Amino acid sequence: MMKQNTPVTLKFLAEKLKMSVSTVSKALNNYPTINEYTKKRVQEMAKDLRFTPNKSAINLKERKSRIIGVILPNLLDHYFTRTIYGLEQFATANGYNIIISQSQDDLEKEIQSANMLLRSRVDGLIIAISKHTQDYAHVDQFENIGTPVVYYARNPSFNLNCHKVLGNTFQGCYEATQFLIDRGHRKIAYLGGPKMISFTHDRFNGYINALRDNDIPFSSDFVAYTDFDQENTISAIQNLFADSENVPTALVAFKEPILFDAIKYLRSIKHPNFDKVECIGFGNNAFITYLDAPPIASIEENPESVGENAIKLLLQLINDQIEIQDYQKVMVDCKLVVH
Amino acid sequence: MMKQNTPVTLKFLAEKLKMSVSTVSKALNNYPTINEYTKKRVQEMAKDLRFTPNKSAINLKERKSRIIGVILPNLLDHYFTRTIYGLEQFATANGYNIIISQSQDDLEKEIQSANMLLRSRVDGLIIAISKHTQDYAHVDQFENIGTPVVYYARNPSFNLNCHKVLGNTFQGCYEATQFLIDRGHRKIAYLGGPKMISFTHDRFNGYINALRDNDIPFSSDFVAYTDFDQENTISAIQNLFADSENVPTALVAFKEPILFDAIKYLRSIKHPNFDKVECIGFGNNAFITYLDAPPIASIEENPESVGENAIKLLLQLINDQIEIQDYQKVMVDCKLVVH
DNA sequence: TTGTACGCGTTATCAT
DNA sequence: ATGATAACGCGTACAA
Repeated sequence: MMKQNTPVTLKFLAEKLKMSVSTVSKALNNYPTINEYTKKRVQEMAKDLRFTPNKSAINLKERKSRIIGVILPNLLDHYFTRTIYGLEQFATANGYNIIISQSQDDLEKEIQSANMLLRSRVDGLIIAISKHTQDYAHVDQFENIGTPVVYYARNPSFNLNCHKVLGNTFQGCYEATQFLIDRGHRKIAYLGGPKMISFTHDRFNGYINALRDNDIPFSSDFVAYTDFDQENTISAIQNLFADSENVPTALVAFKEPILFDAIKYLRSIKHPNFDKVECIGFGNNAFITYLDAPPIASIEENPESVGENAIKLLLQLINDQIEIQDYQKVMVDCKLVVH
Repeated sequence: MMKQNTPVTLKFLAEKLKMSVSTVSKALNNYPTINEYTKKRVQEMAKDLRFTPNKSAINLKERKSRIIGVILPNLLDHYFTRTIYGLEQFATANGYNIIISQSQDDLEKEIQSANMLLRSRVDGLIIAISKHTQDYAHVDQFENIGTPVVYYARNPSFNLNCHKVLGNTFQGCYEATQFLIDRGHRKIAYLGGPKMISFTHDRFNGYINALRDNDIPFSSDFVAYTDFDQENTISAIQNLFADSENVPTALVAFKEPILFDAIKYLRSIKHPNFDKVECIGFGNNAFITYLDAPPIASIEENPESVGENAIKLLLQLINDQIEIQDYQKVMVDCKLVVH
């Protein structure tokens, strides 16, 4: 194939057909005022020459882009890619494209991404903020020019006036704890994640509320925190199981990879009652079926649904079905999956 | 914040400053002919009013979009998301955005995605074709208007005249087989994937070439095929291990989830020499460390590198550093990771 | 039924 | 040193 030198535009078609540009435009858009025969001629020529309307031109004219910007920490975390899975399909089904930009949990990159998307005049922004985002000026820019923003997946602190779609991590942890209580456990440990992540505390609240609602005394000996580093997880677990007089019989963990590290460690040291310790973590990794000592259940966070709810809300805002000032908070429930 | 009624454009700035639009434009773009003082005034006003150039207008003028289109089967497959991880970063670093569109391995959706991206006048297309793509007309459209296309991750059959970036799955399988041979195995089984996927055969070729180069006789009893369905994997494994006189001592599998199913099954039936069977699969899943009976090694496919090579090649084509007709084939080597 | 004219926001060329 | 004008491709109000 040869590289086509003259792009096929309305003007080009008009010259070929010896008509005016506007007639061609109207014919292609099926204006009722255009003669049927003319329409046919135009449409055939357009098809033959493979005319494709230029979106940049239409965007400029209509002052919108039919593009949704998505900023998220990264695409290696399966949680985020699962949100995008649902989100992209819903967007496409509604005639929108999505531009994805990774912040790598770096505030500078997040700001740059936001600026690029602002130039692109995206019709809306969906953002999972970086760990270090405290100031929201780069996001507020969008709302300042009337572009709606939905925060999702990660909860922005100190920023109440915004639309949010979040996993109901409180409810998930509550149900997991309740499940363990129902199975007879009273010594249930909670292994939290990084303290700077709000989910760590939301989950703790779910845990502690379930205990309280069942009149089970809370002991701080049964609470420890870690990050995603294996060594820290191990020392956290060591603390939780330190007192041989008072050993937990069940464990709720912040995230499955952390839980797997914990389980692996407990097995490796041949913890005496290990086979009786029942564990639950957030994630529901498909891989669990291959484990010899699997958790008894998983907390499925439904990330696809989080993504879908985010774009649904955003499209409602774009279409003025919801007042932009009428700030929404959507919580997507978790589901306990017993293995 | 109030929704801004008048968008901040060059014209708007010009009126505020009582200058012409072209002066404002030049001032913002640091034209040498503009008075320093004027520049300062304009730039300050632009900053105050948060002027952001409209990309649609620039696109229209410059006849390019600085957007790369990416079409892939889906974002749940970790292989593809890992390609995007590398690709997006490289694109962003070079001033390009990416629009991702999932085909769900559905040809119709792939065509629709292609058409949308064509309207968007993406500067280039990177595509991992669907399983059912035999006809390439929807992709050829891009090259017809001079937009370069790079096929990646999946090999398009019957389409030699194209740019490709693929994992060197032959080499990966050859090395895995060689590794097992070096460990003394002579009865090595190959568990292939769906026969309609070309990688299944490329990997088989790697396997059989390694055997041949080591003068190990090939036996068709040691070759079986499956898809991603667990039951089919089990019956394939049953076939491979059917003859108790002639049981494989090692196994190379098409993909790790398949391999895990195979291992799980062999353990469940208490295959007599199971602990001596050494297995290798494609993937290098991070969770392998939690398995009790892990594969002895994994074939790491380096998907990030596949994505990065795809966009590198595409940018070279966009920048005319490579002739569009000078079709490239880039193979990204696999790496054997011993556990 | 068709054509003319204008504007979307920006940049580049040519005048002043 | 600054301004007027045209052009990118498209849609539409208005004129013919």
